[in-house]
Amino acid sequence: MNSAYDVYEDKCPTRQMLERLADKWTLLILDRLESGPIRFNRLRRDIKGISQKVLSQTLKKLERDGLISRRVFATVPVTVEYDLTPLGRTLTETVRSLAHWAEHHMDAILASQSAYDAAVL
Amino acid sequence: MNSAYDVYEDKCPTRQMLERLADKWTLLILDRLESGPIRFNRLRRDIKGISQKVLSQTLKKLERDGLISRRVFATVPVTVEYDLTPLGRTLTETVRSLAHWAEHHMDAILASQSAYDAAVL
DNA sequence: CTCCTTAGTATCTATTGGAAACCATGTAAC
DNA sequence: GTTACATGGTTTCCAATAGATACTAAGGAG
Repeated sequence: MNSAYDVYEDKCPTRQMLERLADKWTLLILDRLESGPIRFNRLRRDIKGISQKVLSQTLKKLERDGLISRRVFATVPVTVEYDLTPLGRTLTETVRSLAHWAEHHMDAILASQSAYDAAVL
Repeated sequence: MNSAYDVYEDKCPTRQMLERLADKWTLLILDRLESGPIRFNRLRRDIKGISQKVLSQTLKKLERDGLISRRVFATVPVTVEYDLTPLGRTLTETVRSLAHWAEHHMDAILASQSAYDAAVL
């Protein structure tokens, strides 16, 4: 294994990559892509609250990093399909558990927040 | 399981929580805490590039969410120790794999980026 | 002719992230 | 005694980013 890479180092390229992954939209997109190829607007509707600009930017970066693929179909109107690459698939388990961890522990988190806020008063 | 929570929903509290987790500093902090309690400045030195302000803010939020604990020792100068809570420990496996995924796939990512950039020209 | 769809881009503003300076306290060195 | 450094922060400021909104082009439906 290449020990030249270390996420704790400031200028290591892995830092940039971690920054890309450590993004709520990136995680939701990768999680949503797990079940197969999806079109742009379908993604936009499924991931409630994401803007077109941010979705477009995020997809472009993920494509550049080789995590997702982009296929254009000459339909009318044009259709664009996004899918996970094999490299992207190596992340699905991790992404899934991170993206859904909150759903399973939200009650405990909310309780902790209430207790913390009460103590601060 | 509480099906009222859904990270794909815009106003679901899990979204806020995902946003907290999906942060490079949060991930690095949680990963660093895995091996036991650590003081503030030790964290700051280990996680290269983090500012005091951001470290302080992030730790405070994680404490409020119940993922880490904060203990103050009346030494001179004062010592503050941060540690994972049992709730925080439920995340360690996931955090570790996400934080270190880049280290194991960086070569493939860099190759993909080069190919992408060459194609755009 | 108008509205809807597709997948984006362009523009503008509000929020945030990060760099640096500052704070109080006490100990050790000069 | 006073300068320097350690602790764990907070405050201030500016640049970069995130998000909301409007716009593009090309065609189908009503």
